[in-house]
Amino acid sequence: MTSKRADPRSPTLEQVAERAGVSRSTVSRVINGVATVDPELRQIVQQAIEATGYVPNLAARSLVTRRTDSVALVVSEADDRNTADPFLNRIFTDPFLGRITAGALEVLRPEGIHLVIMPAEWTAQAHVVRYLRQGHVDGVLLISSHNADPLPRHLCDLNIPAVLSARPGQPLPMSYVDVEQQVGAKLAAEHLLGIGRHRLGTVSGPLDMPSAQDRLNGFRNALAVHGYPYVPSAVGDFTRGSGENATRELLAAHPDIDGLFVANDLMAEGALQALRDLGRRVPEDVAVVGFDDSVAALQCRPQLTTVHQPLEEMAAEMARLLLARISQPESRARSVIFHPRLVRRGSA
Amino acid sequence: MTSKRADPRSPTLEQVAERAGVSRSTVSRVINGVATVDPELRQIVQQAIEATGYVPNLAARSLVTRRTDSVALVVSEADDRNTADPFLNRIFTDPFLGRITAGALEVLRPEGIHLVIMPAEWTAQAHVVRYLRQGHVDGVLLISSHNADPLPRHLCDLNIPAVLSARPGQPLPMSYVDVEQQVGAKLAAEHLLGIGRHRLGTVSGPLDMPSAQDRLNGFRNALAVHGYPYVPSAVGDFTRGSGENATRELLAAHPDIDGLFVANDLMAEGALQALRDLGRRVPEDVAVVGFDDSVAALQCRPQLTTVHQPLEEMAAEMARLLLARISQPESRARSVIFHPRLVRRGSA
DNA sequence: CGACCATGGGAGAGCGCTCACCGAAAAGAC
DNA sequence: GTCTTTTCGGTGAGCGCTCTCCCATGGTCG
Repeated sequence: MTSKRADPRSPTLEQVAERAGVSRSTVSRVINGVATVDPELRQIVQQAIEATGYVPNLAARSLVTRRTDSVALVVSEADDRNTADPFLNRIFTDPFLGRITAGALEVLRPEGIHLVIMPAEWTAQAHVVRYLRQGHVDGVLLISSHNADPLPRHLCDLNIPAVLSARPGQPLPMSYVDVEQQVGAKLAAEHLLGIGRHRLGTVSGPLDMPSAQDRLNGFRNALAVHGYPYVPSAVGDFTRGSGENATRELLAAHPDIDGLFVANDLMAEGALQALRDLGRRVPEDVAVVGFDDSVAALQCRPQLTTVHQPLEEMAAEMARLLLARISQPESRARSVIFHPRLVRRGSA
Repeated sequence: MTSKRADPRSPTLEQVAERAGVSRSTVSRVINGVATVDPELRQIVQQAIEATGYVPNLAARSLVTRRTDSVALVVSEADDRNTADPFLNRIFTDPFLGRITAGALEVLRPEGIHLVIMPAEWTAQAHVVRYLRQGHVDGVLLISSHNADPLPRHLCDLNIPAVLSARPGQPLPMSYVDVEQQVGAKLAAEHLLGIGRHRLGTVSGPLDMPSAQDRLNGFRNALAVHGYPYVPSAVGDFTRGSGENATRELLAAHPDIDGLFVANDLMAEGALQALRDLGRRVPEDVAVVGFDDSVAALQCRPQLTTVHQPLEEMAAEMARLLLARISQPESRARSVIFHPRLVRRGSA
């Protein structure tokens, strides 16, 4: 080896201690805010810390504390779709993720916990799981919506603290939050009936997602209660383009539809597009109700009447549940269910 | 303390070694793929690893190697805008991020390097910087576009390996990639002239971003060359809504505009919206050219003619530059500039 | 047949931190 | 004034890994 490697290593606890003329422990105490340190000494140590620009070495610390003070937001999704709208585009384009992140940060940041976001298309799950197992993070907020997603169970088996963003496909001893999907769909149904629409249809999400299932069933059940046994429907995949296609399909088969419940705002935006192309006026000819109350709802013309779900609050609750789980690994899994509400705008 | 804390700690190297009947070192060699291990022994060790479900402890390893095998994608943005479209919504809704992530993962995953995404609105920069300094990651891919963003310089001072997604506002000894923004704008200008438009206007991005500046200047310069000394313009902030407003504003002041260059696709989508509301047909009355060639370009009606920038490749190159920087911290900063090209679709 | 060199495996010293424990000094009780 | 209690700082043993030595073994060559 030619050179001894300059290696301007960042200062260590030891060096700060030496400079301040105290022991490692005292510096450690100051850094970790232990109260039993003489104010004067604490002052001196603080100065030494600032002078050296000391930052605790995470690896050394977490080797003993077994904590990293960071959690991952893992977005798990199937990636076997058409390549036209690749996985990463889909998740990063959906307003969903931003709201979840915002809500989670709201509770994590004040606790000094860092949040890192990791996309986890199914083909890359092993990679992500390795990351999680290595102990980079203390726990995970898991966005996973497909029944067949193996990740929730996997994390459970691995005993990695995790909280789900929705009821899991199969029962699992894992905390989750959710919104009353069926109630939301019922709100939409009754609103459409309430404004005098009687030939209703719906565009649902992928039927391998519990949330999509619930919204579809909720809509159907509500209508059944009001005497409408049959509800035409088409299936999308929660993307804008799929909403457009599904709407076209639905109106081709049922041209007389005058009210449409679309299972999320992104698809509803596509639906509006399709209806415009077909020459139908919204809401005059066809009233449209979306789901989510995302920013997309405001960007449409007309703006979307939609079912609001409090995603930020839900994410904040996820974060709280996760922190609880991390500090008490043996505590029971819990679920917290939120209430949707209808937001009236121009489209219905 | 009531219980002794069950603590089902994950197995350690030591335990695997014991089970395999070898020493720590040998197991370590197997795990790190050192060649000088007897195939038979290696086999035995592998089995022990699988049997115990052993996963190396990151903290312990990186304490000695000073590597974490993960890098951060930090998205730095001003957060002092209108709260109507909050920071996190903005970045996660822009198709930009998904493409960057995809491109970066393309080169990082094969290297076994993990990518974590961190939003860093300016008010939370200290928090993110702490994360980076603690050594959670080996380096950072930094998305930062405002001149006034202090983060690039900060990381530079801190000696944290980083690569920028665009030319920095002030010169900095830091690698970056970029696209020839001016050339892209020129492509747009010449295309509009080429299809017979002569009363051109432009909607620019925020003028405190080099990229927005470059696109505006590139457009103006190109037109100047062709004898058009004055180009009306309005300023947006790269969001869809701002594009809509800016377009309205621009057309109010210059109702005779027949060709429009909008500095990104998202704003162009808003422009289309505005033009539709104003009763102008696209492209008959007003031709519109965007910039980016994002998925948004395909979702518009008509689909957008736009300037393509190879974001995926650019991100991949960023990742390569970063890896180079990490393995050779003393190497010189480099810049790699990509070429834009025009993609013709329906809008112009 | 002894000296030599590969080759493969083990021992041991840390990496930088925390935390339980200990000891010295200051404060209070009698 | 002595003895106990309290307060507060220091000591040292690891956390689980990697990596540099160094030693044992066996093959090769003079």
